[in-house]
Amino acid sequence: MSRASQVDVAVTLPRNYLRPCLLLLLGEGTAHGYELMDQVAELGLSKVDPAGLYRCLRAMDEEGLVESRWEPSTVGPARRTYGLTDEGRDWLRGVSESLADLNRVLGLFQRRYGVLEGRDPSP
Amino acid sequence: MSRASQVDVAVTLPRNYLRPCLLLLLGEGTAHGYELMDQVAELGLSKVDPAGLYRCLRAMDEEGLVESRWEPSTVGPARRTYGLTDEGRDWLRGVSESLADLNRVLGLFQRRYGVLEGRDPSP
DNA sequence: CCACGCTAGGTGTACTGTGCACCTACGGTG
DNA sequence: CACCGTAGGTGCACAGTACACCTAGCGTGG
Repeated sequence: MSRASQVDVAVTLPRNYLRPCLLLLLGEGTAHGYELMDQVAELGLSKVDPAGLYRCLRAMDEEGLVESRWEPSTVGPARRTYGLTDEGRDWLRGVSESLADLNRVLGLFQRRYGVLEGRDPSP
Repeated sequence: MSRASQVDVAVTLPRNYLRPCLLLLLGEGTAHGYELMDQVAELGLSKVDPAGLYRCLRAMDEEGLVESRWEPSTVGPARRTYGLTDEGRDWLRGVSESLADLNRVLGLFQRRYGVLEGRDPSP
């Protein structure tokens, strides 16, 4: 890195985006943490660190959005299997709406930037 | 608030989203901070607090993404007028692409949630 | 037997962005 | 004069995140 003043400020995913992702995956079927780590990658969250994932699951467990039980494994250490609760399903529905809003806002940004760049969005 | 365990974790706008918004507005024309405060509301950022806005402008100024000059005012206190630099324009182009990625990711989430809820996304 | 690697689930901590409260200063108006 | 609106700013505390690190079970190769 030769230029120290290089701008490396990144615009990242929404805050707490991991939560809806996990809830969506758990809505599709129960799973344990280590498994979810791979699956969230398909939802845009490349490289989630395990720390955040497990902490998020724990928090949602305490809040009642998910429920968990230990399942002993014959091929390795025991695992915690998570499932979605009704409350979690409700929360997911709500957050899905606000994500849709965010999607619209970003679309607006794109269109407006397109106008600025001289590209006509509706030919 | 009767229920203390109420889940109030919100999924908000992307981190640093204020930056591209300000750069977009400055791309459309020079402005000063107080003016931008109203304009960002049109881009989905309802209630930005002045603190973050001015700090963001200052940071971008120091990074060379925007340039500023004091302009004395006859009707009130002096104001700092900001304009977009070439570097800022480059950064805006880059960040616009990553926001487009984010938009796609959110679209994917929506479709997948739609499938989960039993709604067919492509009739 | 021991070292190593993979699975699985964590803790501790520092960084960073954001939100809230608060402050200065200028000009106009009652 | 006191007060309001404009304009720009500081200080601080909180929350989410990123990074490093740890424990433990089981299987495999030397």
